[in-house]
Amino acid sequence: MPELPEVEVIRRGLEPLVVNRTIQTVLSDGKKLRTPVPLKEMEAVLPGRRITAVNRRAKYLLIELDDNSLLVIHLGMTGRLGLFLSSSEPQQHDHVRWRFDNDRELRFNDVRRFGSIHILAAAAVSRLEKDVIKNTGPEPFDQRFTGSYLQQKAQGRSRPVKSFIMDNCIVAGIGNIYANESLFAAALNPIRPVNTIGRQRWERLATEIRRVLAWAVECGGSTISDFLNAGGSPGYFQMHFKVYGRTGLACPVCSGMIRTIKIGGRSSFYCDRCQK
DNA sequence: ATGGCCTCCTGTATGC
DNA sequence: TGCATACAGGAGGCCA
Repeated sequence: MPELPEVEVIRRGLEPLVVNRTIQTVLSDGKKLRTPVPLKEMEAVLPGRRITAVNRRAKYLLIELDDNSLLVIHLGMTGRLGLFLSSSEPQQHDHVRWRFDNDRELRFNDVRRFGSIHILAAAAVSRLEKDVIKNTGPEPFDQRFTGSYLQQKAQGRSRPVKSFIMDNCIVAGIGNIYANESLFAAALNPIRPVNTIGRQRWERLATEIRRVLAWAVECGGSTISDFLNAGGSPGYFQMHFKVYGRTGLACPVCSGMIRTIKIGGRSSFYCDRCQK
């Protein structure tokens, strides 16, 4: 589900709800996520700890505690986080709950269980980028993310530009929706081999990626079937999709027909008149 | 080393 | 109606 904009929207919503709350207990339904839930480790680290900040790196949420330990949450395809009264009935697929000192609890709900949860004790936080978020490229809003950076990373490679920008080693946080929308905005055909793209085009792509992502955050993310922010509200960026999911419909620029192909097993939508 | 394919899991839509 | 198949926001592992 969530790509960078959705994770950022959740981060912003969660922050005022959980900062300065103290975690009392951790509960799990015992189901494993993408990786086993580190319940024992969380029980050793979290009780009595106060949350000091909620940050984001790539599509990971970083919940920081007052002893510098770190709770890391990835939402996979269908993960959701929300704050509920502790006395309310957990819902189906509520896999992990963190109970706070104010009769509320944060719940991680994930139908497909492609999400993951990691805990780093204070002494192990330096291992975040090594053990949890491995090989991850710059954030799209980082100064290092430029056209010349992309061009340099593309040197000697022939893969399609769409799989290139969805590769988190190259740039963090871009998934299938925003890859499609950014490539449309930059007028680049998703199958175009990266070694055929010139400097100007890379600059334009970097600019459009930032513009599309920032706009999506402003819209509260994209809700296709089940994305909700931390307060339970949907996003509205899907109203602004120009190509994603619009197979057979008219291109909003030239009125040509939007086509679909599979690239790396993922549906890819584009206008072959506008995108070269 | 690079890039493509498969897999994890559940739910929903579509077609016969 | 029932059943089979395809597909869905991610990403790591495996193979050629």
